Amino acid sequence: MNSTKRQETADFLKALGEYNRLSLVNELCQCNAPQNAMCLCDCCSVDSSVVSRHLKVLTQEGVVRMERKGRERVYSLNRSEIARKLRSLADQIEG
Amino acid sequence: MNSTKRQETADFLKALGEYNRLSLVNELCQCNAPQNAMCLCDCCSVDSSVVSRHLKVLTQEGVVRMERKGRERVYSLNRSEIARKLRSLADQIEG
DNA sequence: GGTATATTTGCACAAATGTGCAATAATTAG
DNA sequence: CTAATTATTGCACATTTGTGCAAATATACC
Repeated sequence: MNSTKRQETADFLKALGEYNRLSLVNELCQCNAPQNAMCLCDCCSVDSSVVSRHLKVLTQEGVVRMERKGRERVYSLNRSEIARKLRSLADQIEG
Repeated sequence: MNSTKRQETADFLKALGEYNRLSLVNELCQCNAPQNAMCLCDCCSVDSSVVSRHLKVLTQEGVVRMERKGRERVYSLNRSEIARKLRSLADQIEG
C-alpha cells in the first residue's frame, strides 16, 4: 500500500472513528429513507451545527451522500462503498 | 449497535485511522516474523518514543500483540481479529 | 556487577479536533 | 414579497492528539 493510498485509508477510517459520526452512520444505517440533518440531530446530542460539520466530513470521505429535497438536504449511507472499502482492507491485512 | 459497542468500534477505527499507525500496520503486514520497535521505526520517520506510543495504542485496541524476546519486544499483527472486526462492520452497514 | 541496548515516560508544545452560540445564508411555503 | 424553516459559517474555547528530546527504566550480554 503506497503512501497516498495509506493516507486515503487513514482519512476514511478517521471519518468513521469518531463516536458522534459513527452514531450518525448507525442512525442512517437503520433508516431506509434518506434523512435530513434536523432528524439526524436526535441520535447524537449535539448542536445542529456540529451535525452539519460531521456530515460534511462523512460526505467528503464518501461515507454518505447528500441530495437536495425541498428546503432540506437529505443524507443516505453509501452502504456498498463503505462495505467494499472495509472488506478490501480486511483482505489486505489478512493477506 | 448500542453505545458501548459504538464507542469500542470508534476507538478501534481511530487506532487504525492515523497515518503513522497505519504505516506500522502496513509494515507488520508485510513481515512474517514479528518485528521489534527499532525495526518498525524505519517505516515511519518519527522518534522511537513516538513509535512506542503508537504501538501502545495499537496493542490496547487489539490490533497488534506484543511478545518479549530477549531484551526486545516484538510485535505482530492480529490479522484475523482485525479482519473479523472490519468484516463484521461491513456486514452491519451493508445490512 | 557493570555496561550496552531497547523501550518507556515526563515534559513541553504546536496543531488538530470537537463543540456551542450567534449570525448568516439559502431556499421554500404561503 | 415576506416569513418561516433548514443548514452553514465565523468565532471562541477546551480538549485531545501527535511529536521530539532527554531522562529514566528494564533487560540481557559479557
